[in-house]
Amino acid sequence: MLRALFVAEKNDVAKGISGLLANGHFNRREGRSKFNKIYELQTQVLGRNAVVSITSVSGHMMELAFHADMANWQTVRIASLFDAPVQQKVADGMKDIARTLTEEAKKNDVLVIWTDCDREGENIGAEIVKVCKESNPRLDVFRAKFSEITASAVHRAVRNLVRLDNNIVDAVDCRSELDLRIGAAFTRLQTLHLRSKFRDIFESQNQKVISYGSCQFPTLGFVVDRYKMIENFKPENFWRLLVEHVRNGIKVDFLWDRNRLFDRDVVNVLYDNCQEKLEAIVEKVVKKPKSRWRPYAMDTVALEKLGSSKLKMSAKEVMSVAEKLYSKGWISYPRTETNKFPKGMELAPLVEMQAESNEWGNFAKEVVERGVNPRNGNKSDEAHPPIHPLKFADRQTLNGNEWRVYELVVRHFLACVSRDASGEETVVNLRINSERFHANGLCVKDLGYMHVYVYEKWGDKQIPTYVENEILKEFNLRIVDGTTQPPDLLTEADLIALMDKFGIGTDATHAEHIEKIKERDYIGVKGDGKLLPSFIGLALVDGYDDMGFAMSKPDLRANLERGLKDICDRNRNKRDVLTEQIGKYRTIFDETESKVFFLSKSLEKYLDKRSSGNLPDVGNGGHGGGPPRGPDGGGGRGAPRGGGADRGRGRGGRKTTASRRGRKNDMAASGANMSNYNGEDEAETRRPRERKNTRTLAEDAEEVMCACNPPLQAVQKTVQKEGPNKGKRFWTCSLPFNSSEKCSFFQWV
DNA sequence: GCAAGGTC
Repeated sequence: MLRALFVAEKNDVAKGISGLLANGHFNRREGRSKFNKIYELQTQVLGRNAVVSITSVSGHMMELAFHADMANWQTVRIASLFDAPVQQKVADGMKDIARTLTEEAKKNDVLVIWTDCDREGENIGAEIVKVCKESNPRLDVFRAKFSEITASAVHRAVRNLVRLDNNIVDAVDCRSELDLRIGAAFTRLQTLHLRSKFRDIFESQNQKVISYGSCQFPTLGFVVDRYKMIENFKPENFWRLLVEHVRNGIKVDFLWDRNRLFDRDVVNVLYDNCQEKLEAIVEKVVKKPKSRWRPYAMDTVALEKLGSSKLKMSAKEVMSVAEKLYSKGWISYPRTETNKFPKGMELAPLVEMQAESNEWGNFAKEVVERGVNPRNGNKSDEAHPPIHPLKFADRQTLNGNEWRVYELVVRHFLACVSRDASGEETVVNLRINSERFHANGLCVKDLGYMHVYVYEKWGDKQIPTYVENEILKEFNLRIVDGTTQPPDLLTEADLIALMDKFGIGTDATHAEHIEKIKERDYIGVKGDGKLLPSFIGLALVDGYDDMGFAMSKPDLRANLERGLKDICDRNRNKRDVLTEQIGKYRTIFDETESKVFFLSKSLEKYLDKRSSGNLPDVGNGGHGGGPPRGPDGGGGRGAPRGGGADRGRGRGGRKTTASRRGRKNDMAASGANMSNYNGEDEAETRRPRERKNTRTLAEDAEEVMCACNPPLQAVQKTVQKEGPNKGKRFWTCSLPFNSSEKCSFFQWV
């Protein structure tokens, strides 16, 4: 009989595949590690009957390190960390696992790697091979490829064994070597330089290490960039037309289809146009179904974001509680990138299990009656299903944060498999002369998933009945003013979304990187959960920026990722990418070393600012300080600061196209690095992009004109109305435009 | 005393 050793990435998977391959009949015995058992069974391997031992590691078993002679920070030339030899060795806590492998390998002819089918999994597989081959060089090594732990997937995998992909292994080796060399070199340089210049500060802060990491810095960079965006925000005034109408005792605000304009004169002219004909025609009344979609099945990023925004826990806390719930069997594996349930998965029993709850039991019963209907996303890590409850619990069984996280997982799961919320929206379109307005009403018909998903709200918005073509005479038309507001500071949920989007870290490490830069005092958390950079964080980012190195931007990591992908795709080899990347960082390092005073100068600048009270104090417990404000003193945030009463017709100074354009260019230059990841890209930001505020009308027009078919024509008109502008000529559009083509084209001749 | 990646 063939003797085969199967090794999985974690005990959970070893146990899972054992059960599936043995139909539940397997022996279990202890290994050297308490957490990693050995399961034994008989099955077919490589077309032969085989006795199989199935065991596991716990993630990476080995770590990369410099030799001991590099340990002295004072005597070792830092730059030599770029070419000093490194060695891979079994990590301290993993010795017993390695020993199990050594012992088991001797007894077997074949080794099959069952680690997760992702990049790190392939590399962990190579570590397992190294340890096993050391004790049994004759081992024939195979790789099982599986997309989920189900009977069909596991049986298919065992019938179709392949070999390890050494390119993927190389890519991960390349990544870890670069992370170590770069991290160690820049950490020593920063730490030694800043500590020598500011001994008092770092001693008083008990701040021993000022670390650099390829994930730490971009994470810090996001926080700093948002902070600076707020600090440098130049509020701009805008104006809009508003029509108020009262019917059946309900006041309806008809909003302007143009939304808002940044030129008071234009608004005045358009206001005048409306005043010429003080009647409003109801052009269209449309009722249409509107729904709110239930959430996607929950992956790790969703859990972290929800835990942070709805439960007000840090991502790190959420994950550690979720891991506890997982290890006690309450919920499924919490580190998953999968947001869709596998096709064959039996969800109904999981829903039924919740029927005994006195909080959501009735909802669960209803779901079972109507049919389980999960809303699936399109991401899959091909190893773990979305996060879902495994056992029923109530407030007696769990408490504190464990209960809160469990409740979130259950409510999210039930919401996901139930039904969308549905309602009916009414849109009333109004026209006064050439200007168009609209008002919306909403009638919620069925709250659907929101019955159980208490984290979201959706409510009726009453609107009285309007009839198409009716004419309104009694209404109030006015000009409302407002000021653009800076965006908010990042929340932890925002930060995780950015990291996810730009590929900084993995779903399993986002929370750790954030925690690390908190621990290093690069950022702090305000009372309301918003993240603020500390003076050290600001100084580090600025210091490198001043030298001209984008160390805190996500691009560097993205560039490395491209190299790694090339290795996986066999377009380049490991040596090639390693040489290139080391060379690149070595150049930056040499220059940083010669200009390292930029760092201390930058820190000095922020120390001055802090002592003059111009900088919020964060870190080291002191999370004081309000949010930064724009120079003109941004008042309340959120909704635009709106003027209540009708405004006088005071003429704002006219801004020429040239001056607007100049300002825009300044903005583009200083904010170039932000353009990719701020503003409207994030669903929760309601504010306009910076660009919008500074666009010239001509630019708006250009865009609109090109987009319209037939293209709009610019025509000249003359201001007819009494006033300072009477007789002045302006350019406007020749054709009416509908609401989807928001033309703001207006320009003085 | 340095990183990031696994996982318990």
